[in-house]
Amino acid sequence: MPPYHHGDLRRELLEAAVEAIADRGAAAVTLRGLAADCGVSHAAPAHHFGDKAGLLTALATDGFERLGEALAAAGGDFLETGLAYVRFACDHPAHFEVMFQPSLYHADDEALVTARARTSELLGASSRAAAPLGSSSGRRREVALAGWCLMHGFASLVRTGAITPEGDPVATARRLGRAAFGSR
Amino acid sequence: MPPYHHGDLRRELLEAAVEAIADRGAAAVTLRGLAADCGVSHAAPAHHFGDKAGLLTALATDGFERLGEALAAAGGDFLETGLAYVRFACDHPAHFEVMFQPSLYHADDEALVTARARTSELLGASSRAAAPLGSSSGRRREVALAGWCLMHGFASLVRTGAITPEGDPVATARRLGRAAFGSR
DNA sequence: TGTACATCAGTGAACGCGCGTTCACTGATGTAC
DNA sequence: TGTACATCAGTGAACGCGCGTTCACTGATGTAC
Repeated sequence: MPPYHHGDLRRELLEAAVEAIADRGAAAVTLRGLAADCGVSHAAPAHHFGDKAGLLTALATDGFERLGEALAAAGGDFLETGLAYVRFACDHPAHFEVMFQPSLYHADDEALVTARARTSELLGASSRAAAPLGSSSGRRREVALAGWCLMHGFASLVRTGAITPEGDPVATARRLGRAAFGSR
Repeated sequence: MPPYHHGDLRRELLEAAVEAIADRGAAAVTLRGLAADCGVSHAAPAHHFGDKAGLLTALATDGFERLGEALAAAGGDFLETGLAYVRFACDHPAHFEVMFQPSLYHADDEALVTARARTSELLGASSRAAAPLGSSSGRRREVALAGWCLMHGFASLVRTGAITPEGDPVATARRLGRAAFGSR
């Protein structure tokens, strides 16, 4: 005899989605499946998110917000920012997977656009310390972009199983960062 | 009045799949849709590929084989190998997308495993020229892996629309490679 | 303290759809003699 | 040159399934008076 009102169904649906995606990929998400996971009628999710893309929009927005916090906590250091990116991807594989498949969600959602823009800024800002002194702004942008690509590529390849690092992935990422950028 | 026998339906189904994936993503592939694209009954694809995963296995294998050829043509040069990787991803986005989603296909297929192993070897081999003289083999592996991650990340971020390079993506990738690895 | 009412959250039945897969079949092709 | 036969490629009808979405509804909660 579960109570008619659920408590925090919205949050619990998102958590169920995260678990399903981490286990079986974003394609495995169905509103009916999530409803069943939460012990609720299959029409309940639509009440909170409108439609399936709405649910994934909420999930992606949540991901960009958390990623922004993680990057900000790195304090603008170039390598640490990249490692925070990798750590986020490893700790939140479901968010990471959805965030970079904009066809799954409402990519023009206001909150999402705001959160995504913040992560871009933080990634760009971290390169100030990394490019050689007196570098042009174009050069700085290239360093920032290269760092992002390196860490994003590493996280993606680990996530899809193309790479299986021994031990802590973040430690491997640190070595890769040094191998590419030296001591910057 | 199309002829009963089709000519090369297998090849044409794969081409239809490539087009559909490039346009609307791997999730948009359906055997019935591809059959319709080829003007053939909806049960025909199963005759050639057994099932949907079989079709995508063939597509991924084809991709790894072509990628292997492209990498080999770079002649073992570190930067050129990476750029060949990016060029392949840009020219064959559908193959690229499927290749790195092993949940879509039969990942233990023999021909696929062989073709995939070859690309790994070629990526690893290109780092011999890139690591400083007298580097340990571990160090060389790190350089190879970092190069792969950088180019894979760049290709992925371009593909998903997170990055929109001005002009030729390969030219941008070259600048990123230099920004990270210097003149290696 | 009690009552009326508005609002919100979740229900459950129904809809139509597109899908992968199966299967007995038929048309076309090639080969042996 | 003709005939029988095996093989292969594609057909079309049928199956069962799970899905997203809609909609009138009901149970629960909170607020105004």
